Amino acid sequence: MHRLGAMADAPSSDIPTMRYSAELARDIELRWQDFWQTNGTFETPNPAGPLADPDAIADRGEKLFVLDMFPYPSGKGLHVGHPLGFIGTDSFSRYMRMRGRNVLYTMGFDAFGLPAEQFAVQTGQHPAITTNENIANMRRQLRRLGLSHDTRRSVSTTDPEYYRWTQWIFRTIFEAWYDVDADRARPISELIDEFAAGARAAPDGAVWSDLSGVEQARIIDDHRLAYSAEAPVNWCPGLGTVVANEEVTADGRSERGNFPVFTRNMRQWMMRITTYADRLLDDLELLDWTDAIKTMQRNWIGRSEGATVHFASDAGPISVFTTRPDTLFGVSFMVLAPEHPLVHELTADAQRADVAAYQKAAAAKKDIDRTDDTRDKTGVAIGASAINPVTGKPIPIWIADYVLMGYGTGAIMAVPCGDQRDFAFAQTFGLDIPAIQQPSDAWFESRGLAPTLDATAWPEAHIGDAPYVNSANDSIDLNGIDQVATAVAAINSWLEAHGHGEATVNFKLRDWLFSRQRYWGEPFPVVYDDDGIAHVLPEDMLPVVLPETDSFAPRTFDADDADSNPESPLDRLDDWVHVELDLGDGVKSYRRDTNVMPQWAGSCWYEMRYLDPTNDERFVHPDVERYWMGPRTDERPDHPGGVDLYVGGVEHAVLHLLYARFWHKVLFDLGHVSSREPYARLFNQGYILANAFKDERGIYVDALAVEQVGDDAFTFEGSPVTREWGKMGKSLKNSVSPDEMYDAYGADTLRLYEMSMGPLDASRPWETRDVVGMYRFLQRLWRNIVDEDTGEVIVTDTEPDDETERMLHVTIEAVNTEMSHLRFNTAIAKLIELNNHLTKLDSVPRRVASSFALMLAPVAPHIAEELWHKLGNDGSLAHTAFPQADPALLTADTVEYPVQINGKVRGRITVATDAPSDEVEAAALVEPNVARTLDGKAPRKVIVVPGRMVNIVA
RNA sequence: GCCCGGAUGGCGGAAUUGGCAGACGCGACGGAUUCAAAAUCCGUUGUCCUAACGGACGUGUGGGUUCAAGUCCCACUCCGGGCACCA
Repeated sequence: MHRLGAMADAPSSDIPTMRYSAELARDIELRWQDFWQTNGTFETPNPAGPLADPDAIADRGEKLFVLDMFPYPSGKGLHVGHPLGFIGTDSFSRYMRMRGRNVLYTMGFDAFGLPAEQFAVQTGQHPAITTNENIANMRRQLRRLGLSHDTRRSVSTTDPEYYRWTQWIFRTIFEAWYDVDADRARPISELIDEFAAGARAAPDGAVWSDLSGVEQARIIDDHRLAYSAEAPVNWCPGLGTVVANEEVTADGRSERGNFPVFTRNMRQWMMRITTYADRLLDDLELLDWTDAIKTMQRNWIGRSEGATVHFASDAGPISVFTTRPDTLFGVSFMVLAPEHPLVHELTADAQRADVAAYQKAAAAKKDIDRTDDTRDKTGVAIGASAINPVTGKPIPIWIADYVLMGYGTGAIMAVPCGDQRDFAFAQTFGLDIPAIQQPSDAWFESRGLAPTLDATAWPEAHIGDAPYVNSANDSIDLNGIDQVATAVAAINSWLEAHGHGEATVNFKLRDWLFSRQRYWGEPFPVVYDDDGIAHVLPEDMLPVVLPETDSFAPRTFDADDADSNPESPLDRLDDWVHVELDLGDGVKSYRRDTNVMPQWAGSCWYEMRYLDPTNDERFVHPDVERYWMGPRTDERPDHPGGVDLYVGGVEHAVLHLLYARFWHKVLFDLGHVSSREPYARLFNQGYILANAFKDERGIYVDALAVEQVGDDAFTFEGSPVTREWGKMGKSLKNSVSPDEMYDAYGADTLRLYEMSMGPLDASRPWETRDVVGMYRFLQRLWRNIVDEDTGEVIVTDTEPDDETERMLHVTIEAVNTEMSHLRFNTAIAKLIELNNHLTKLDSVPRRVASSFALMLAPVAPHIAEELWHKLGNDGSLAHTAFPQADPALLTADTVEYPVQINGKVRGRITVATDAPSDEVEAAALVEPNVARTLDGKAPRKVIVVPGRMVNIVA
């Protein structure tokens, strides 16, 4: 028995009991996490509302709102790639708190969406149960990381007390219209008043008071910022729901599930985001975002300036949008999209069969085929013509699938000499290619061609500035002009003066399709009366709670069945759909809207609910919003307001970030928020990548079980596998869970490793074997301050020597600079350098150890708290002032200069820091190796850069 | 095709306004400790030449500006991301 006991103890008996091991780290970390929670260390006071604490606000410094893109609470659990951004924001929040800022930092959950619903469909368990279990699990995993969240402020988009306000915002948007003259949204009641008072003319010359209630309602509905309309939408039979443009991939499939998407006309809810196109574009200038994201948003909004031109035809005027109205004299045919509404009326009887066949073929084509610009041009003449307004001559009308119904007017004027697509089309079908610009001789020369105005001989269209020819009629003459911009201005005034068109701005951005035929989303707070008029429910009837059911699945169809129709799960709940309500004019029966909102709805405004999460009177108290998000005009006069730092992945460049800006601007226009933009500064963190391995069949194998057998050779269970890079995840079988890291090293080591791998905005490969480096750093630090056998501190109360003192202050200075700029990798390197220096000392002075603990706290908070405590301090260091360097201690008495000859270092000299340049020069010239290399020759020139280096030109 | 990024040792990455290229970490090599191993600690580590002192070369490629270039300019190659028949 004694022997067995001794043997059991043997393996650990050599290791000192108070060494910084994974077990000790775990003990320290769990203890401090409890301490923070018990003491409300990270609870942040508000200036007003339920969380108001004006005294605490007065005690703290300037506010700082730090925000992560909130996660979807997946049931699969976290891998080490997920929390990269969270560790960054936490370290920054902790640092800024120690710099005296009043930091708001918390995390909620974006919990509506497909995975929970699909899980519910498979198991019959209500998605709310699954979601809440997943949230609880994720909270536990994130807590173990030691994130300094104000947990009182956490929200979930699926909580009725949260989506009550999502519905309230929908209601607010529904009850608003865009006043183009004022260039802002206004309450719809003001529009009704203007119609009623005659201040605004009703459409089609109608007299407002003569219209019936239904007629009035329809006119009003046409102005609402949220409206339901019959419109071309993206129908995805495989998912059983419609999806937004932004959720369709370039090859015409659904982002979720990768099913084919078909364009169909259906009645759906839309948001009039297009009214904000110019402001969404212009206000990008005010944002501290990367150019990459701004460019993506600009491309998505797709503003282009040009003109609308009307061409007369037998079916009335056909309008086209063009960015090059200056080329109107070169128009030799017109092309309509196959779906253009005038095609049917214009088509000559002889062409009907061909046109119908082409239309059918185009409709059946997937978008990927239709938008492949390398494909040969196809099209059919419809046997009709239109009149070119500048020449008065008839031009043939064709249909072709390179013209898209969804952009501009769905019709183009074709200028083959000035547009490559039109040029290719004209060549394919032998159409005229009149030249209207004289390209330069150089243009012809580079194409191996003698200058000619016979454009059929050109190898391609000419695009850009060149003198105009053949471009005059009785009332306009462009000939001789050589700038496109000049010609555009001239022709635009002519078009307007003669009623043939007008200058126009066109956008690629479409209105936002806002309804989905699913279960697990926010119900619309909308009912329909017997006339089919939509009524939004009053505030006091919110929330409209998602009804209970045990049938969560929308009806899905064969993925290629374009003719199927959506059937929402809520449609089936008759008891819920049919309601008796009093909306102010007595109890009547209504039918509920059975759509739900898209997943983006809840994330359009969540940052504001963090501000005032328990307010049951408003979505956020105005004073609270102004305090945390109001414009910081002291920083710069055009500051738009919003979150001070928003960290997340680049994948939300156009979806979430565009929708949230739109909602925020509507709320701003209507006076509900003081900020024009939700996110003043956006930082895109990189991804953690990992090796993934495929076997000979192309199947991914467990990356952890792969062995390296050569420089670039790997095997799995003895068979060769090939390596590739990918995002860490289940599908590539290369996940590493944070739990494994906690068990092996502890949370502080994991945090340090993730922050030290590289800059926060760069993607970097995960290497489990590298993690040990940060573990060793913490062990060395621990050993420098704590006796590994007794656990007692071993610091001395003597003052540090000069070198240590200077190094401490240099480190303090550098760490402050690096951490303020989110450069934790270099901040950590500086701390390691200081620690390596301390390791060489006989003992560490207490003052240095204390400063070290404070500097380490943002990135490795648990061990820092423990050391701080052991060094004799009470409570948490979370609000203790971060060390500040004494400028007088940053420089030494002497400084070492490298001495270069012709740019190559030949020696080093050490001189007094304040030595004048001529003294430095003199010292440099007598340095033995320098003198030897010069070999007695006089230098031609000597450059002394004070404090840096000496270069001798020999 | 267009628009953004990027390229530095065996690996991840450092390097204010042009001013010592390779901080810091991993790995590798050598040593200490150990019966041995793991863990831990100490040292070396861009490549090449040299016994050594020292020297040559070196930041994707080719030019240029400069006393001095990873950094600035011109031309190009490759890699990553976004957009794309948008009139």
